[in-house]
Amino acid sequence: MLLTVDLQSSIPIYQQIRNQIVAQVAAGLVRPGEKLPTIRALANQLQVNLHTVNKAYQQLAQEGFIDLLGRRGAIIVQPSTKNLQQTKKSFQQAVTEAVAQGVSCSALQQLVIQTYQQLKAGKTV
Amino acid sequence: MLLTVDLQSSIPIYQQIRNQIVAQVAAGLVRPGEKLPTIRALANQLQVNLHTVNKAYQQLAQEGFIDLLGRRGAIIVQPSTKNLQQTKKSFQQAVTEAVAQGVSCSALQQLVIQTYQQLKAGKTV
Amino acid sequence: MLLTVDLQSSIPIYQQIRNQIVAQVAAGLVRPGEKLPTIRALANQLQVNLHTVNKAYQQLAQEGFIDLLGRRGAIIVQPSTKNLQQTKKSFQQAVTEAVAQGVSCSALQQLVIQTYQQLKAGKTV
Amino acid sequence: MLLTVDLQSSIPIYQQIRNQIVAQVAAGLVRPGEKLPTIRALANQLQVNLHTVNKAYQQLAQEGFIDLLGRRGAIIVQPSTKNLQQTKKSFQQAVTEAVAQGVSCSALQQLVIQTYQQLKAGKTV
DNA sequence: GTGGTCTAGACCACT
DNA sequence: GTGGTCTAGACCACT
Repeated sequence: MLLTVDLQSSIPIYQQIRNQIVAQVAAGLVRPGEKLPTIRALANQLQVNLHTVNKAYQQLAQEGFIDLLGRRGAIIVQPSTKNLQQTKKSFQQAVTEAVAQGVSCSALQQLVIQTYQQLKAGKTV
Repeated sequence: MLLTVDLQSSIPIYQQIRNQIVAQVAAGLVRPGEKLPTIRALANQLQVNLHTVNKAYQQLAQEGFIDLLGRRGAIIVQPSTKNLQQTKKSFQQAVTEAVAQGVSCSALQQLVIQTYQQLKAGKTV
Repeated sequence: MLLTVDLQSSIPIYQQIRNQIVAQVAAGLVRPGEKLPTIRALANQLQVNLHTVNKAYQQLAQEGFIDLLGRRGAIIVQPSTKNLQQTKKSFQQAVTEAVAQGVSCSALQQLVIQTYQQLKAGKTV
Repeated sequence: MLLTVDLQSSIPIYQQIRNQIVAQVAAGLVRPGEKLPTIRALANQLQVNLHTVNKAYQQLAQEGFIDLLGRRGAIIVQPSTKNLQQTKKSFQQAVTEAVAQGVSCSALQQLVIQTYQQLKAGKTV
């Protein structure tokens, strides 16, 4: 798993890690059933604190993206119907926010396509 | 301004108020430059506490949606480029989350169109 | 008086106007006793709403930078001891904020000099 | 953490608390990664309402000074580049305000040094 | 015990 | 009458 963290960003590091793992799933680079690196391994690889990675994993688990297996690591889970509906609601909310800022329908469509293609090309956004 | 709050929802009331005002802007029911109801008026209308409405207004102001004019009320502001870029980033993040949950590109496109039309028809989502 | 407004900025326009007038005073381009353009003239020049300029002038007056002469315009006032002390407090607070963010003493010194020289060269910052 | 509030001051109590915590960070009395007292503990210590302290913490979090960990308290965060640039802009604005009030460049320099030393000596300003 | 949320009631300065 | 601020007291979910 290839992740990078930007220590200069205003986005908290644990959030960056969480977002990039989600992006990797979106890109299909990791699939349901596959294992994530152990907290210790990822912390070591990224040169960040154990707690930082732990916080990212805890959030992903709470969101239903992964299952924590205790000492044996964590695995990506199959998306559940319940999570999917929650995700759709969030997506609709994001559409609403954008429209409120004056973004047009076609601009959103383009943004969807562009983002989708970048993800599938392995570029996390 | 026609808002409703669901006291049973797990979404905090102040957040519901905030979301619905954004949706009203997205629907074009209120436009930049127009005044929002006073905190007390809206609190009275929705039968919630003044502080709950105040919290929603404070958040909207901090997000750049409205301009608090002190005792003279609050007005919807013109979207700024900076906010717009932030909004696009958030939207791309929402696309990523959805794709990670297995939603297809065409499903997202449909969801964009459907949500957009509902908004323009005055249905807050 | 040469002012410019950035409609794309996330800083409210009235705030930009207010800041630039302060910067003009700092640069010595306008001096105590001198008249500011009328609200109507400035609004026309900048192609913004009367109320926007009015808000900037109201704030400047309330801060003690200018005296509103009603229909006869506004003039820059001599700095008062009371305002000066308030300004020093604000400046010390700004130093504190910067130091809290890890900015060194010498970096602040340099920033003072650099900003001062830019102002005196007529470059508003 | 040693804070004091002045109930007679025109500065809101929550703002005083916020400012003093920033000053403590500036003085190096609390460092990134360290925990802040719980809201209830600080409210009790200062003999103010829990909501007043909460408002200060919320503002600090929004400004990027602290990270709210939910029920596990709040910790001081590492300054980010983005926040730093914002802070520098604010500092330059403070220089401009002072120069507009007639403060000389050397007076500002002195004020920087003096404030810096007071902070490092543990005197919040 | 904790933070998050909500209500109820109060006082102030400003218009 | 208004927003800003503050207090007091309450319930909830989470640990």
